[in-house]
Amino acid sequence: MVTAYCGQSTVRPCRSGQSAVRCCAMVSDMADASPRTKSRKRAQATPEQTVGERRARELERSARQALRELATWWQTSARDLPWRYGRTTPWGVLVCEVMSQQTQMSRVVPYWEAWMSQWPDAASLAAAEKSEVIRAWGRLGYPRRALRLQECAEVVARDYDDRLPREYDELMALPSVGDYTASAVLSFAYGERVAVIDTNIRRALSRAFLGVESLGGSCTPLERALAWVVLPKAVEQSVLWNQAVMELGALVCTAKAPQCEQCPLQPQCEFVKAGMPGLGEKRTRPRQRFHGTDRQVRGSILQALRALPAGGALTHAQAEGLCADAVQLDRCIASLDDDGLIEILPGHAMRLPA
DNA sequence: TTCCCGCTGG
DNA sequence: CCAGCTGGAA
Repeated sequence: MVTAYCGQSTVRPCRSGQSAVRCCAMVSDMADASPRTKSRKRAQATPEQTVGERRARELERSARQALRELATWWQTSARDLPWRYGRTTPWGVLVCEVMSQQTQMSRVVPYWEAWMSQWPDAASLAAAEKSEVIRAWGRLGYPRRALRLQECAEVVARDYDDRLPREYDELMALPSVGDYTASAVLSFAYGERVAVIDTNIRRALSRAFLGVESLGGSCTPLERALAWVVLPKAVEQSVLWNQAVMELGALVCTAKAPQCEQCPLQPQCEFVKAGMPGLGEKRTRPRQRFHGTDRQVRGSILQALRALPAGGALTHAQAEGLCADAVQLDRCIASLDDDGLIEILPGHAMRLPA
């Protein structure tokens, strides 16, 4: 059975023994020092400089108050998700974070449990049949994530002896791992003191401490600095903080209709004090419809393929029944092939890759 | 219908 | 920087 060696059970001090500012700066320096395919925002200034020294002290003080409220709220209101409370491995945390990218936790839970019992570690996933991996991804959405996760497993198994690395840069270099996922693994699996930044956290922190909506688009330097300034100095508190703020953003401090009556931070919330200016303000990303899009057509093709017995193929004629627009259908078949999600057989039939 | 909101590649 | 990628719940 899996032993509890992640999450708060392995909380330990920052290895560098540096202050918050230095930790943050170190991460940036290291990221800048090595050549990388994934770009990362360069932190020119310390978080304190970015928000201003005086402002930083004020924020730290209200963050300490917020931490007390959040800790209580976490105990009574947090969801009992199966990867929490040290019940899985670092690899299990990585898998759940990748599954959670753009996908609600509630939908992830059953897939994660089935996935982890089938492939409990990176090595077993690396050895799995591609078609099985795509099949197990089921209807989670964005199936390219399944292939990237398997590529990630191959790297971890081959280059890291089946042990997920603990360095930010090494994590960032893995397929399907970006800033959010790397930080989430460091905080939730390894108990490091790292500011985890996703849109839930950006929204909650921006509202509670700055009193403004976090507008869409990439994370601003101010938002990043804010996240580091309010992050509790003690490691184990920082892990709780990341989890609780994220949970708060998901359950209470939602985008359009925040449940302020249930919010532990309401008494001190700057956004509430300001009268919630521009609540639910425009996301920079324009809405992308789903119905009738290539994504929907790709989804139905894969759904049909998953329903087939192992090794089964879908004829082009059968695929035509899934999409009235022949041009769109062929475009989607080609893109699925490009992505490595299907194989084209002689005669234009298709199947899940071997 | 509206909302969800990270990684990748260009 | 920005467009593209799913599918289900509210």
